[in-house]
Amino acid sequence: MDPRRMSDESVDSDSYRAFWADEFADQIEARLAEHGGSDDPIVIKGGVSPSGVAHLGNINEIMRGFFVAEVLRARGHEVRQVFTSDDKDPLRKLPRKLADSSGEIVGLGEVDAGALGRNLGKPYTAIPDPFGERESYAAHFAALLEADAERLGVPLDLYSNTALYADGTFDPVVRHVLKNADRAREVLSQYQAKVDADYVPFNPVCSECGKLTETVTNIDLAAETVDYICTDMNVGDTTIEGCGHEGTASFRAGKLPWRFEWPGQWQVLGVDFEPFGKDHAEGSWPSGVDIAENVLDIEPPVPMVYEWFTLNGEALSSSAGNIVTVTELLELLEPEIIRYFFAINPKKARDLDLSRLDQLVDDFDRFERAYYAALDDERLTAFAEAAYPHVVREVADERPIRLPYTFAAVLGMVDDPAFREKLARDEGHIPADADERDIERALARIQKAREWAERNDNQYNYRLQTELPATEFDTNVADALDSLAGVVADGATGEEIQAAIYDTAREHDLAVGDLFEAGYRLFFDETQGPRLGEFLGDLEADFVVGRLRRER
RNA sequence: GGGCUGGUAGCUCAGUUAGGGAGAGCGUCUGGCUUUUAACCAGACGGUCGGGGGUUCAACUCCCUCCCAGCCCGCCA
Repeated sequence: MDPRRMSDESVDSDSYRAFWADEFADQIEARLAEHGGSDDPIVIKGGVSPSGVAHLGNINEIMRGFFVAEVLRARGHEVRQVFTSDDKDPLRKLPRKLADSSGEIVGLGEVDAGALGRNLGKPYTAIPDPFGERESYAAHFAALLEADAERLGVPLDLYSNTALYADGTFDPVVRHVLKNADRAREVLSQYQAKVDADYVPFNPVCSECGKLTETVTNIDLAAETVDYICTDMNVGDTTIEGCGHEGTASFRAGKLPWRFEWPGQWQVLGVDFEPFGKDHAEGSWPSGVDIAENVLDIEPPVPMVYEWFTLNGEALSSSAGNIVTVTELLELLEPEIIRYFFAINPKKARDLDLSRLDQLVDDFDRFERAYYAALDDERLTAFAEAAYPHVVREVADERPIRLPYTFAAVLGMVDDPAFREKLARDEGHIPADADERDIERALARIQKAREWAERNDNQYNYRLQTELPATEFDTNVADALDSLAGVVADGATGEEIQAAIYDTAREHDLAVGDLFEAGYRLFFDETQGPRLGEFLGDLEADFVVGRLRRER
C-alpha cells in the first residue's frame, strides 16, 4: 500500500457528507468491513507529550476524535476513545509557563526551576511534580488534560505510556522490533537519514542518571536486555549531557523511538482511527504506515490530518506565551461553543480571535437556529443536522434561549440579576412563558460576556456606577440634568426619557452630545455607553432621579 | 531546493469532492424607531475567488506556472 495515502482515499465519491466526521466514520466502517466487521469496540486514539500546559491546540487531538466517536456511536457502534499521555518521552527543555492544579497559568519562576532543570533528559514520569502534589511532572499535566476533557464533556480512557511499558503491554512490540532490528532499520532508513548500520530502535533509561540514552551497543534477545553507554543527546540546539555510565537495561527499562512507538501503540491498543496535526502528516505518518505494515505486520488506522489554528492571528506558541487554555476559555464561552469551534472544518487553518469571540458565538447561535428551524442556507442546515447533536451533547426539545453575546455584554454593565433579566425580557430575548431553569441558563452567558468585555477592555466594558462619580458640570448642564430628573420623577418611560434628553438639551441651549456625555459620566463614569434613555428607564426611578440630581 | 496543506468581502467563514447564479453572518454606511449615542428593524455599499496562462460554449471549481503562509523533508516528538 502507498504509505503516503491520505484521508481522501476510500471516500465513496457519491456520498457527500455535510459533516466531516461522517466521512471518517464511513472510512472506519469500510475498514472494519474489510476484516469482517467484528472489530468492536472501535478504538479512536489521540496522544500528546505532557510537556507542559495543554493549550487549545492540543485539544484538537481530543475533540476531533470525539466527533468521529460520537458519529460512530450514533450509528450503533461501541466506541472507546483512548488517549495516550506520551509520558516516557524525555523533558527536552523547560517550559516558560506552567499551570497549577486548577489550571491557572503560572510562570516558571514560581516553581523550583533549578530542580526542574536537573531533570532534562529524563522521562516525564520520572520527574517530580513541580507543584509537589502528584507523583510526577507527567501526572500533573495529564491530570490537567483529563480535567479539560471532562469539562468539555468528552469521556476519555487515558493511558500512561510509561505504564504501558511497565506493565508489559509493550513487551511483544519491543521484542518484535528488536528481534527484527535489521528490518526496522531498513524501513526507517528510508525516512530518516540518520539511521545507519549501528542504529538500534530502542532508547534505554540509564540506571545511573535516569536519562534516556540512545547509544545501544548490544542486544541480547535471549535475556531481553540491551547494553548501552549513556552518551550526550542532542536536542535541538542544546545538548543534554549523558553521564557516561555503561550498563545493561531490560526491555522494559526504556522505550521505542517515537517512529516505532506510535505504530506500537496502534498495535497494543487496537487503534482504528487517529487524528493528528499537520506536523505528523509528512513525517511520522508515512513512516508509521510503513513500519506498521512491514515491521509490525498490522494494519494502520484510518488517519486524519487537521490543520492548526492561530490565536489572535499568530501561531500558538507556549514559549511566546501565545496560548489559551480550556480553563480560560470556559470563563468566556459556554462549553458547547468550544465544541462547535472544533466541529467546523478541520482542514482549514483558522484563527481564534479572542477579541472577536462575539463573532464565534454569533456563528454558533446561527448554527443552532439552523438545526431547529431551517434557515435559508442549505449547507448550514445540513451541517447543523449532522453536527449539532454532538456539539450540544443533549438536544433540547425546543431551541434554547440565547442572548446575543454583545447584548449579554451590555447586560453585564449592571450586576443585579433581576435587572439583567428584566432588560432581556424587555428586549424580547426571553419568551413570556419561559421556564425558570432555561432563563437561568440563558442569563449565565452574561457573566461570560462580561468577563470578555473586561478582559478585552472593549466597547462593552462599562459598569453602572453604584456610587456617584466625581463630576463637575457647567451651570446649564446642571440645570438640564435637574430638569431631566424632573421628567424621570414624573414617571417617564425609557422612550420618553430618551426623547426628553433631546428636548432638554435644546431647551437649555446645549449640544445633545454634551448632555448625553453628562449622563454617561454620571451613570458609567465614561463619555459613552449604551442607549441611555431606555437604559435609565429600566433602572429604579428613585435611583435615577437621585443620580441626575448628583445627590447619590 | 523537494513535498504536503491552506489563500473567497473590512472580519469569521460557506461554496471546490460532481465546471454553469460569487454567497452568509458580523462590521461599515444610510434610513427607520417623533428629532446624531452602541440593544431593535430595513436597505445599501463592499470581492481582479492570491497572480498569470491553458482546457472548455462556460472555470472559485479541472490542468500548468508563479507568489504568500504554515508544516514536513536534520534531530526529537
